[in-house]
Amino acid sequence: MNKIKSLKVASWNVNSVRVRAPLIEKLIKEEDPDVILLQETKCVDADFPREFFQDRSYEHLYISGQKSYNGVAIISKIKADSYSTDLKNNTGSEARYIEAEISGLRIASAYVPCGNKSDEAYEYKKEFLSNINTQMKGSKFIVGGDFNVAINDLDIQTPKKWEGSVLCRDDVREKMHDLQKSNFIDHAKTLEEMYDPSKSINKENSNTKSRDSKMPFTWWDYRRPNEGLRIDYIFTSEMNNECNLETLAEYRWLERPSDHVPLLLEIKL
DNA sequence: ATGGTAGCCCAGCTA
Repeated sequence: MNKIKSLKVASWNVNSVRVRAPLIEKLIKEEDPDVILLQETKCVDADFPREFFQDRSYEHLYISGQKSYNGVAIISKIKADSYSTDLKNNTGSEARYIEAEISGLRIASAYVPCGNKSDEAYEYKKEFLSNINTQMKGSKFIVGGDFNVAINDLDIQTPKKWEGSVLCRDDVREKMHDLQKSNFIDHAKTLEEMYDPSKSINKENSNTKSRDSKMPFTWWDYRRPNEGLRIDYIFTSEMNNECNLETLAEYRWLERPSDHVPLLLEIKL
């Protein structure tokens, strides 16, 4: 078993893995991640484009799909020792969570419910966020995904227009703060540094930075193209390794884009 | 104030 020095992990809500194949191809060619965490694959496991990934040296696929909605996957060059779709109280009818143990780390792909359908859906969202927090404790853990929460008003291009939205209410923000407080490396906090020059994002000693600090948003409603939000994140726990997190904003401008752009974490092991 | 798009697959739901 050869020891890996660093790991590149991409996380992307692709809004259909089959439609997004050409853009995933570009991500693989240009960034060559070791592990790709996908959300909203939107197909049953039998329809998952396994050959596409296996032909591009991603031999190990851990997928949890369903018809039409949701669907998460972990695409890896490295074989996992185990994998699981278990997350406490995740009722199973919705394919929103998968984790795998890879090179001694637990790595998860999460698609947190949006929670705008009903009060029950919103409660489920809060519970889901708490459950991720619980799941990460005590293990070296990397979780990437669509959290459907803009943690700070700075994460919203037009904050006034989103006031009261399920994406930025105080109680779900609290859940994200709980995540951030639970001994996690807080990749998210660098956004404040980006907006506040006095916090100097560009200093050499910053362990996180963005390739495109002017557009840190990760999602746009297809109908509201000038209202970006940052609702996708990668968090780690129980590890203080040197790392670099990027938002690949250029994927927004390609042919047939997802409504989300990819995140890329490079972490020294 | 409303509706605007995209993906699932062909009606209407989800985001």
